[in-house]
Amino acid sequence: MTETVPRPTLEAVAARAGVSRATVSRVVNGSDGVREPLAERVRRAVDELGYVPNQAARSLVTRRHDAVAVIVAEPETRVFADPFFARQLRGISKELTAHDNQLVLLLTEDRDDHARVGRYLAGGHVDGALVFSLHIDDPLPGLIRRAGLPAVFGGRPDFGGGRDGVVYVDSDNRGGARDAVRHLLGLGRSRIAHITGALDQTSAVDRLDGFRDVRVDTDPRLVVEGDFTAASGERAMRELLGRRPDLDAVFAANDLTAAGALRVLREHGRRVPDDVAVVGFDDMQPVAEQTEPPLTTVRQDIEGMGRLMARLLLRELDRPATADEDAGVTPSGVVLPTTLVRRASA
Amino acid sequence: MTETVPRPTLEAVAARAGVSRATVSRVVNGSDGVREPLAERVRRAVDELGYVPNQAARSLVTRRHDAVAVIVAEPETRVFADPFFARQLRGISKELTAHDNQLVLLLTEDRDDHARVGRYLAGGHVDGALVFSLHIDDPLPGLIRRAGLPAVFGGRPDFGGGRDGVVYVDSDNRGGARDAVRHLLGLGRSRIAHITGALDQTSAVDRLDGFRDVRVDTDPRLVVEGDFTAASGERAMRELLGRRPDLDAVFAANDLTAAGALRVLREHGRRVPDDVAVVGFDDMQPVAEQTEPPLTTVRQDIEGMGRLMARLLLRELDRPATADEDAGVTPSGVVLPTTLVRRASA
DNA sequence: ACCTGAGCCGAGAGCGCTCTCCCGCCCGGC
DNA sequence: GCCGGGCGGGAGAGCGCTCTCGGCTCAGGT
Repeated sequence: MTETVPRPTLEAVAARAGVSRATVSRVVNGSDGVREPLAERVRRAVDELGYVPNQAARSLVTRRHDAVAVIVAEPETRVFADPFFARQLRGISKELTAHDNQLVLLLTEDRDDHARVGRYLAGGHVDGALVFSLHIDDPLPGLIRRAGLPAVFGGRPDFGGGRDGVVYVDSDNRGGARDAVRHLLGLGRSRIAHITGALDQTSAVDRLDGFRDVRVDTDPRLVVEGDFTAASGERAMRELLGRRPDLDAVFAANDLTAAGALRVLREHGRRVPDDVAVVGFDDMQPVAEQTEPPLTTVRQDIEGMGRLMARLLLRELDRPATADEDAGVTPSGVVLPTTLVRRASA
Repeated sequence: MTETVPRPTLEAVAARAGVSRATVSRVVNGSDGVREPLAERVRRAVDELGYVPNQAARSLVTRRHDAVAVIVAEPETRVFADPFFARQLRGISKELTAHDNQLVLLLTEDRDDHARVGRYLAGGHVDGALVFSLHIDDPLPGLIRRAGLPAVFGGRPDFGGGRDGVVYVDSDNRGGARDAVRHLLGLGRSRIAHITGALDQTSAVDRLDGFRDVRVDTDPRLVVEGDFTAASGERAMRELLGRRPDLDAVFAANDLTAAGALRVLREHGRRVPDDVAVVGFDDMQPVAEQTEPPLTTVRQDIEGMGRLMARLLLRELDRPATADEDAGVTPSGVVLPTTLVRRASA
């Protein structure tokens, strides 16, 4: 049924074109130094035989794989509940395939998986790694470093991003948060609450910091910790209404949380945005537009982040191995801008 | 900086253990026929040197890669708007890693990508393929067949699933749809409308068929074509309200469509479920629970589908190549059951 | 004691490619 | 007409592994 026909080898192409293997190799790899008529003959032979180089054989000698690992370390279902991940993947995929690199996906759930991932990375199957959703004290960066692989992180790692040549791409969470809160201020709101995300992730911390930047002397009762889920949004909103029934605005750490808050506000008969204005974060498609009312939120360029991560990694890979003194040419942290998207909720 | 230390080879381990390469290979690959004391010595040497086999070298001779491609052919953003995809991936990933296989992700957007994918598959980097979101007349199955790779499809292909040894895994879309409509009937509704999905996908066709199974003589005006998006749900709902203002129930082809319909119903002052009952399909997490009111819907085991696809493929790969006469042992189509999830909307 | 056979283990050939030599040819200069 | 330089192309040595094959050892049967 699926009987594999023996694929033609370099040897076969060489024989057909009446040249040596070396010459075919030169032509296939686009190196110069083969005179046109000969090259043409080789190209014809390649076509006729349908020759495709054997990547394993090539890797064996070049020590390149033209493949990078994408590691998503997410025990919770959160990442999977939002399309974030898929969007970023798409960005990465585009960039990688544009440069003829493959994407090897490594999903990890628990600590056991780390050993496996470590072994895989050390096994030299990929040239580099793209890493997401690091949590505090994650062993992953250590594993990667030990495997001697270049890596780019999605989101600022909690350990010195920027130091040690740790390269990362992040959204301007802090700036975006500031914009959101300033927008609420501009609407004349003064009793602005914040529901945070899971504070073991830098994105949540940064958003909180942004909030505080603008509301330096805020009543601590106006800040409640959440964990990026809708359920936490509901819980936090109830808490807030109990503490400060007079609040007139809420900045939620993400759209899901905002959706939860919205529901509780409706339950309590608060009109949005008239009584309470609500701003989310992420501009997560199926949620932000479907809420009642549609959510004003901070958009980040997810796909762009993915692309950029891939691009930075590829650049690193293309750098001649000798170029140690260049370290530092690669920017260690890149922060992408965010934009406020105005809808009905604020 | 990321200076790769030369990794130890089989040779090195052999030298350290004072045996031949062959013996080390036997131990590493768990083949029997090495006496215990020797095997132990080899294992120690492996540990001490931190030896990890070079996959490229191994593939070169075994012609196995222990890697499968996951191909997602989705030009539209739809797939990315829902977490479907991520869930399925997770299922696949779990199953693959449990069997030490890697997951190579191939995302395709347009026809150009097909050539690339074809080349990749033909390049013999992977042992098999898992394919999603086929549309009508998709060239992908042909490419895969030509590459001589075993494949499992996610969702029933429009060409003879079941014939030609085409293996697929699907949800029981038709049965699920029947359950949904029967549930509405059980609620005493009699003027039940259906908003279809994109009818170039078998899932949408099957759901429509399920609807018709139960509502054989339905007024054709009660069926409106949609495309699985929320926008199409809104449009279709308006259309339906115009055609049959007396309708008392809606079965939408998926949750997003249902969410759109819900919004329009609210706009028109119809109470859900009192005036109009609504049922969706998918039980897509962030949407189904967040709608107002929360959506009654048909749940499918997405992650299970992924796992099963992977399992079927792996089984196919493990089959000795000779076993042609076995063809047929592998079930050609597996249909997973769905369950109705009752929430507030119906 | 000899033969047989059943393991164990090592030697060595290759998997398909790249890349470094090195050879030979062609051309220009004197 | 001869020599030297330069460049196009071929020969061949690996890359690190697997796997066949054959030799060697040792037990058991005669």
